[in-house]
Amino acid sequence: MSDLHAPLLAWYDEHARDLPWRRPEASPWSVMVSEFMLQQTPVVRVLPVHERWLATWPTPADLAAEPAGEAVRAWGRLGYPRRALRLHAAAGAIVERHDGEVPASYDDLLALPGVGDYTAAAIAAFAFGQRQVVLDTNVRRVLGRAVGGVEFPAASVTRAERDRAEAVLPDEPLAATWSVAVMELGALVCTATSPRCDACPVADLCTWRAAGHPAYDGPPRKVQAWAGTDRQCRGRLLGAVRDTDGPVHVSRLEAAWPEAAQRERCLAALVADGLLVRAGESAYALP
DNA sequence: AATTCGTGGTA
DNA sequence: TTACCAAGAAT
Repeated sequence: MSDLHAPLLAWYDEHARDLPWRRPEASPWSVMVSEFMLQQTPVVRVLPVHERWLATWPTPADLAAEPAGEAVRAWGRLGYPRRALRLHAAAGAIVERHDGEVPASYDDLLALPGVGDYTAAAIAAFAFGQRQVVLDTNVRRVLGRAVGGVEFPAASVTRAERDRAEAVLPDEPLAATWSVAVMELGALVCTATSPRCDACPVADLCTWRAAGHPAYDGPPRKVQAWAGTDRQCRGRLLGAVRDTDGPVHVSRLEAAWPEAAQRERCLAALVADGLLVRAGESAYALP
């Protein structure tokens, strides 16, 4: 499958988006911040927040010196605000354990809060040029189609999938560029709902296309409910605090989510998560 | 292994 | 309008 390499790398060279964390001058910290923000959040929404974040906190030590609540506030509406908390905690761990420098080793990265297999591999590859198996949703879909011949990969990463990704990964120094190129192809061409095979540099080699684009036939993929869920409730409550300076009286939170039992349950959960703190008898604030 | 955790854009 | 999806991690 090394036939995939040349056309894909050539395509990436011509079509890659100019993203701040991909520029030569981008620091490992910039890459790390981008990877946290891009966990389940599209690039276009990350761009302005990432820019402001790096301008405010150019190094891990700058962020670690702040209260966690400042990170939650700056996170804005990117979603999943516990990522802001974890990024803040990771910055603290980097100061504590790595002298303020983002570590380059996969194992050291994996040990940081909020860093799982994907993010550890991505930082090691994109910030430090290492050969790592980077398996995100894009890579999984592209390789699942091009090599595996299926429209969508399994719910969780399989051993066969990891072996396949390892098998097609070129040696250094091309490996990291290859990985970001596969991701970019998944993001721009080999998309989930409307792949543009006519624009794909490896269409001729694609197993799924050769088989006539067979439809997904695995177990039904979960659709997240939203209306009325705790996630919606938590979002409303945290949003009310995040968009206000200083403590917020419970009357404001009652207006944000009238249903009492769910509101109190979610407030307690937000406090337990460290996203909110009680401020006196009848108010809440960012930590 | 299956759930939980935000938000907003698109078809 | 509803359904689906977007560079996942933690439990």
